[in-house]
Amino acid sequence: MGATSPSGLELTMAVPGLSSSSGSEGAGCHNGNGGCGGGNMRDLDINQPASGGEEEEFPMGSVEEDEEERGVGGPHRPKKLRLSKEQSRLLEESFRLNHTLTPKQKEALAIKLKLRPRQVEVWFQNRRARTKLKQTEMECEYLKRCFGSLTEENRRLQREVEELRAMRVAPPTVLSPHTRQPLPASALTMCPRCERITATTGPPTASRPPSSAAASPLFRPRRPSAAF
DNA sequence: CATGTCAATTAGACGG
DNA sequence: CCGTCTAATTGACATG
Repeated sequence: MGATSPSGLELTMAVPGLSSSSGSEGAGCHNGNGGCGGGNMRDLDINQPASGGEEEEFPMGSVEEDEEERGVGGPHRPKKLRLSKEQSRLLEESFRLNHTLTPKQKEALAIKLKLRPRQVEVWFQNRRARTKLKQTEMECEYLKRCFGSLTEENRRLQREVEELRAMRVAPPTVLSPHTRQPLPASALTMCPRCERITATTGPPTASRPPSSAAASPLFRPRRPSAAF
């Protein structure tokens, strides 16, 4: 897939009313949490920013308390890293500026946050995924609304079609002003302006194309419908 | 081939 | 206990 920098990957579907606020909210906003991936986890002491140092206050006791020690037998899992509010804030901030990082930026950010570059990388990766998911959801909502209004319009047009069909099936009897006899339907036409049935003047043309319907203001130039 | 990104998935932390 | 959030892993693919 688009492995290349998705700098332009952001779905840019102009969803009216929906500003693709990249994240801003949710996401890591309120500190992250995180975890050691699957149980496999090769001894990567997460939490340990390269130099075993301690650092930010980790809200939860998740502070890297040397997992090693308690490794006593049990299937103990390494504690899951939980980013501090400050770490999350800085990550969000740089994400706003750029959704991808150059190796240099990654390194610098990692140092600044006292995290491993890999962790910064993973954070951005997950953040991009969250953003994309959110946009997809918004897009989905938008399309649902579109579907709804189109369905509504379709219903309306179907009704119009029915009405017009009814008019053609049983045209009103119009008497000839001269003979006082009912005129044949083929001699009638619909005035596109006032939408009234009027008698055609002149020689009755045998085959009259149903152009009158197409000319009716009721018909929007949507697409040529096969029917009528 | 090394590197980077992404999609899919796993699993810990946490709140209700 | 279950659902949600999200850190982290894995595998596939793209690119230079």
